[in-house]
Amino acid sequence: MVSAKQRRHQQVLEILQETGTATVGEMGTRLGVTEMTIRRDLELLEADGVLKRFHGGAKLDFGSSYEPPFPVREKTNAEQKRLIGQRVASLIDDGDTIILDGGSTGLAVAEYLLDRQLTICPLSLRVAWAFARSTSVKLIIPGGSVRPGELSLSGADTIDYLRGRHFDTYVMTASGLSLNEGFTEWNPEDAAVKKTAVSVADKTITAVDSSKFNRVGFVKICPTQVPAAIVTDGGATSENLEKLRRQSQGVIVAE
Amino acid sequence: MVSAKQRRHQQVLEILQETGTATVGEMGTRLGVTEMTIRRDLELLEADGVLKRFHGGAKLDFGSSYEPPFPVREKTNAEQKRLIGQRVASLIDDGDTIILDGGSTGLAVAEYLLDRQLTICPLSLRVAWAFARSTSVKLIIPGGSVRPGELSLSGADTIDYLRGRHFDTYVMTASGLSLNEGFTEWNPEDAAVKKTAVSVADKTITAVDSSKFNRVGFVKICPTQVPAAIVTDGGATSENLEKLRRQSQGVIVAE
DNA sequence: GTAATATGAACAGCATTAGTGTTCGATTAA
DNA sequence: TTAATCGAACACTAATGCTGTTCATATTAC
Repeated sequence: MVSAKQRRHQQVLEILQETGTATVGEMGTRLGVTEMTIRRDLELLEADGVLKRFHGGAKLDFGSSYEPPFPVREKTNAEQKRLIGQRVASLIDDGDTIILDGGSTGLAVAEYLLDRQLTICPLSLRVAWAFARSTSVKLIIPGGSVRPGELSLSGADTIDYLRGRHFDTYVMTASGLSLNEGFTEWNPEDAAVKKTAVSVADKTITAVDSSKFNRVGFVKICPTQVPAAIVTDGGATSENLEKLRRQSQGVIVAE
Repeated sequence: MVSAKQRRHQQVLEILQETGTATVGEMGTRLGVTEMTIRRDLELLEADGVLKRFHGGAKLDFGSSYEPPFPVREKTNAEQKRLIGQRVASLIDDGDTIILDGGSTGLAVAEYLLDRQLTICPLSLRVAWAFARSTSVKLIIPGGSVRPGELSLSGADTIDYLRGRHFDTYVMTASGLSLNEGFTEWNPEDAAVKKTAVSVADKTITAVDSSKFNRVGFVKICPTQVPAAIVTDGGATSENLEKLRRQSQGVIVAE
């Protein structure tokens, strides 16, 4: 069950996503609570690193990156990501050795792999932690630096680690999916790791929710033809899906 | 503040540590609560993997290892470990590069390093996760397998990772500290990593609460002379402390 | 510098949750 | 079978969490 507070927090983020900024009074009126309540919400959300307050209101905090911070992404399209995670998990065979990407979508996949018999190499500390309580998954961690906020593992150590091994499947996520540019990522370090992961895995399965469609990040990871399967949700236009099908090995809509 | 429930859980564990097993009625009487309350406690503690219930009572669950599982150790000597953690943190200079051991004592040290300006290489996923929310610590993870339950990082990958680097300080913990055998560890894999860590750090600081005194694990890590400092709590006998002082570089009693 | 506005600490009231005890039918061990 | 133990369900109480109000302080706009 979600508390009224959690729901309100999400609504605050939605309001901020409309226009980028909003005043305390405006949010209070729209959500039917006093300004003091909004201030307390903003205080918590700011501590989460999700937004920045200013005198009179708040604005979303993209920081130095080009996409919203993890807590925002996790709250966005949560249900679609859950469905995608479930579907991706169904494509994985017991006993396999898996590289699993970070990000909110990767975490959604992880939830459905907890009780499976697998060897998993997560590319994010957050995903690694999700498997900590699993007794059936054998967890191996690649060395590397942990990127603040995102908690992804990257750098030369991570790449070296992957290069020295071979995996059955790489479950990839991405910042953007465009018909022309393929899969792209904002963070260059993460992109370098992803490229390596593609090259050391037998097959790549890509999990992207529909909000990623027609978005292009800073660094290319791979073209749409590379993944053995692209799993997405029903939010994409049928035109986009049709075109994507023609230039990829297979598109699966999770629902 | 500790809730009455937490305190009672600890007392339940203490009772079990006396004799190994106890009946529900016995525990209820000694702690001044009804049997139903004890049953509910046991249910939770069993879910934590701390004990095993049987009809009429419960017994401590050491599983296949030679020391109690993490949740038990974390609840044992908690206050002493906190003090030790604080004291160890005071020995570390800003800007340093640190290897930080896992275990409940390592976690206690971590709590006091969260806001420091450091580069930290944790040897356990649990400790790594503790630093995830820190903005001031630069976190680097050694590759390796995660040992279930303990969540320590070990194996050839971890050792290779450490060998390729150099650190200012290694904050070491251990299963046992004996005057004759030095520092010892039950788990051979962890011990191998610890030995490597000692060799790649300028200096080693050892954090062991007094319950470790005169206990000998399966594998030797290093003699008492090696660490630049041994930090412990006031629970050790003055005789032990005196002897230890004579055969080590320095003993610090945290209080 | 002043007025208007925004902020947050402190308190109070309310709602919700957590913790414990009691009862009683179901389950287990001897 | 019998006696003991177990746990689901309910009730009561304490504790905690959440929201609104007030008011002194801080900030911004003029």
